[in-house]
Amino acid sequence: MPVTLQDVADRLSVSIATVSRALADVPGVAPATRLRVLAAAEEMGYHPNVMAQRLQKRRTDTLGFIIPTFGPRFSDPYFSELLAGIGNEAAEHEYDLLVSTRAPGTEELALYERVVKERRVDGLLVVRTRRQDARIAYLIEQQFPFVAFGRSDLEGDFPYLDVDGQAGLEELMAYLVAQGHRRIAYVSAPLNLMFANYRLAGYREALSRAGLPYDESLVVTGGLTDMDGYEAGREFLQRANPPTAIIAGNDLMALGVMSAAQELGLRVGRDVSIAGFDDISLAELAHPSLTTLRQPIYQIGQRICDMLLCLLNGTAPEVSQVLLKPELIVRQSTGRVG
Amino acid sequence: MPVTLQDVADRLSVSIATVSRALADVPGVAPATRLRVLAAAEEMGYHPNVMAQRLQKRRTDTLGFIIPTFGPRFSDPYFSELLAGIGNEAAEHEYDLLVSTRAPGTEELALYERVVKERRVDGLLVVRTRRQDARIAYLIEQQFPFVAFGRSDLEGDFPYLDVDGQAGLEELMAYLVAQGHRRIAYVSAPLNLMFANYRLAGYREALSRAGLPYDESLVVTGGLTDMDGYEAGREFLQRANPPTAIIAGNDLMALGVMSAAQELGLRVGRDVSIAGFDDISLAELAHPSLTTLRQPIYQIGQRICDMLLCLLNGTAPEVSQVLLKPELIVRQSTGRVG
DNA sequence: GTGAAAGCGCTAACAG
DNA sequence: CTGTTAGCGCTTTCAC
Repeated sequence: MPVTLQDVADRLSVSIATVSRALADVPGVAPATRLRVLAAAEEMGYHPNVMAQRLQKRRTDTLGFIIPTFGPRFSDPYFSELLAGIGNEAAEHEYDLLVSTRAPGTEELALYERVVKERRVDGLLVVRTRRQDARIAYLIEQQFPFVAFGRSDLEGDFPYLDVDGQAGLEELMAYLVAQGHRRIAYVSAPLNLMFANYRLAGYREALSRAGLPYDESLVVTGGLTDMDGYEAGREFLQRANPPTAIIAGNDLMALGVMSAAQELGLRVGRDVSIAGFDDISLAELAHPSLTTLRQPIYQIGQRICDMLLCLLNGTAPEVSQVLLKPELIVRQSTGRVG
Repeated sequence: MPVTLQDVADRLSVSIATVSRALADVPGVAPATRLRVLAAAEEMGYHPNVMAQRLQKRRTDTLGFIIPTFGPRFSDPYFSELLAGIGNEAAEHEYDLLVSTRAPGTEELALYERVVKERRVDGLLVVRTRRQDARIAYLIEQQFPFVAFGRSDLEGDFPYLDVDGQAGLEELMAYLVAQGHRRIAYVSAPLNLMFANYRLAGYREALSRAGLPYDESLVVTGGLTDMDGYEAGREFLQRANPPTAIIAGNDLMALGVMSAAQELGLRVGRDVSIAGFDDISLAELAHPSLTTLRQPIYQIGQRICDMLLCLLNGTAPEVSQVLLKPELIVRQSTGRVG
């Protein structure tokens, strides 16, 4: 049987309220009493019952993070880092983190509704935003506190942090064009994902800026995994007139493209240039190392968590819509057109 | 203001108890009444307050998963899959999942104590077990429900699921020896980790079984990351008399070793054989693809979660100590000694 | 079959 | 400064 406030109060022959006050460190308790309470609580091994606290405070002190599309064999190095950033920041502010992985095919909106309606968390973190994101629309409608990693096409305003994929792709393209590339292919992530649109827009914008035509056949919309990149890469590179450079919508796919290129006997960085987006840790150690656009993913996790915490505590909203610029990291997988 | 049981009861002019019963689907309510309650609850948008339920039931319906050593740039493809397995299984049984990432250097035992003492979760999942695992010792002492992924050197008995790393390494070694390898190096994970010991034991056992001497200089204890593997690989391969095969304690390190080998101009699979352990998704797509020992990590996540759930519900314990055999997956990174 | 009442353990008025 | 009293919203005896 756990020790309760009542137990401590009885032992000291004071009221339960006094014990509560002393422990909560609120004014209105004689210093001497406070000390006695603290000592007794310590000695008796008192620990608050958090569920009771939460019921009474009507707050859960818990943040929710729902990870989408997370089935068997879905292992994104990217998410663990994001999770670490979020988790560590939450812990620092004494918040619990409730993580839900949504099995593929499960009704995801229902999960959001449950979490919101049953008040399991005080606020939510939404990642991988979509064009018409039903989750975001729902949270806005419910006026439920949340912060998104990524923008959306919805009209309503909401707090988000995003990385400027369009600017990133423009910079990467400019670099490749400067290296002499003219036939640059692009392996896109699914276009219902918002970030995929911005990146593709950057690709197209850069083309027109360089006076190059937009060639539909050089753009393929894949999935998100290394396997998807592999397949797209194979297809591109076996053509009669293959592209001299291939950009993938994320590093995982870029690694897949690299794998395909190497399997076909091509020297990546010389025969064909390959670049990605994210800068996951394997990008640096791939062979050759991968040119990419870095998203400081751990810091992003920290940051969106922090934004949500501010929202919940009503602290200075400052800027509630942040746009970060990704950093171009040129490595060995790209070079002058051979 | 959320709708409460009281609100529904008032509307129907019945008692709050009746509403509670009807909603909980317990016997003792007239079918007609139940229907009326259900309809009213639905219409009024009633959702239970889970904190109140938890306080009263004295259960949290929450499982805890504390991820160790999780700082910036620590991205293990392995963990996201484990998390997915655990999370999906927990969700299936209506349990919430509380994830704590422990910032490096933070007192981890304190975290366990807090979670246990403040009853934030009903049970815990412990991963990456250590020789004298203080966490496990603590949980046993507190008689707190938990299941470990991995064994320990502690004397007490506790429920666990583990993959037989020793058997795995013996099989892998036998295969390499059969390919003609005699100088086989081993890059170990830190030896305070239990799994590292078993794997090393398998390596040594296989050597003696093959009549080969144990050469200390061929074993190096590294960390866990691809970078650690890279460094160890570089060191091994630049020697006057380098090993013809290198096994790494996990795939991430094996990929690092491969990177080092390729940087030195070696053809992996021909000039030098390299193998890992885990079979993360990148193992298959590495170039060349990586020979490894597969741990069905998603299923392991599901399974340990399930074991914990059984423990909590007092359901048939069946076997509470499970040992799985890893599967040897031979790919292109290993071959006959060149 | 239904209702009244007693908590679960805690916080926060409100008195004294 | 301290104690008394009301809940937070729910489940569960125990009567009727």
